[in-house]
Amino acid sequence: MDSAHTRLTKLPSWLLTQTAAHAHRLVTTAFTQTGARGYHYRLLAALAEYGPTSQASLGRRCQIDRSDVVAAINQLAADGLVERGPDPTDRRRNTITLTTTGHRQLKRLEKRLAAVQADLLAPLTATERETLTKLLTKLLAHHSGTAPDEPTDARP
Amino acid sequence: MDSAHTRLTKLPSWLLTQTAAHAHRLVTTAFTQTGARGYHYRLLAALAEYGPTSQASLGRRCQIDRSDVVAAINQLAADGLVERGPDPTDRRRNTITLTTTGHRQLKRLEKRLAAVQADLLAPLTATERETLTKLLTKLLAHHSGTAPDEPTDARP
DNA sequence: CGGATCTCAGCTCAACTGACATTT
DNA sequence: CAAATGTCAGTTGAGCTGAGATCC
Repeated sequence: MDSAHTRLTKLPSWLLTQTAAHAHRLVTTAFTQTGARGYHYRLLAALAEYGPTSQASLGRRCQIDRSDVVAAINQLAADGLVERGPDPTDRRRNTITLTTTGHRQLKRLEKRLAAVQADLLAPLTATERETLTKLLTKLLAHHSGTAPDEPTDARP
Repeated sequence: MDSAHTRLTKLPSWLLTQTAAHAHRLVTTAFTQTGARGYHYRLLAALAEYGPTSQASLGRRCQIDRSDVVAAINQLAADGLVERGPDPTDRRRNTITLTTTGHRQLKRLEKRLAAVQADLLAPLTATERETLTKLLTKLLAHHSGTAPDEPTDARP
């Protein structure tokens, strides 16, 4: 009965959303054991990579809406993983800083994420994983190339 | 600043969910103009492909939870796109049938979907699209191979 | 003034959970 | 009895919208 799935299973959008749904399932189950969510990881990773940043800038880099950044940072701050401080150069902004416990938590999440990637890509060979990554990157670059990542934040 | 995205953009799970999010965006915007959603299309497509089916079976084939099938079929039936009838051979089941207007709606959605695929895969060559499809299919087959599509529905 | 930032309230969609009655 | 089916109620995560206040 494999020939049954003719319409749906040939649609790239279906394949993408279904595999993404599975990836999302794996990620969330791996994260909820640590009491975190996707947003949390993204923000922590961005903070570790770029250093203290404003919320709006974080939102742009992580593809998270400003309003959602507020809520996520609230939780992270409540858990002591980040700190919200004023930006001396611009009183509109908050400067979000990664704490040491936040950095530790990030390491934990990264470890779990690595396991998820291995699980997710299990059926693919090394070269297949590379081509998949390359193709997805190409797609993403094309479609997010329309909306640049950091338009107004390039150190004015 | 492209070298900035080192951590996130190399994670297959990130790439998958982000491209899927974009695909989902394209699909929903294309569908909402016709007053439909992803669930509706999936169900209509499955009905057109397999003929009259029970709700539980539809859910299994479309990867939609039984409870969500109820709500979606409610809407489709209210719009006259499908019909809910009793199954004479099993009084627990409803037999869902595609109406002619439902079939017409499906054709409309398929046309829009095709445009979305073209838009989504625009940056890829024909062979790249094939390999992407192949890789995603492989992934999906592996991970849904654990949970077969139609376990108890194979004409008992 | 326009534009950016932060915040709040509320919403959609997809997916999932738990419970229940009926029927096989 | 266990298992499947349909139904209902509720929750979650991710993403989005609109509004307001503050500040550059």
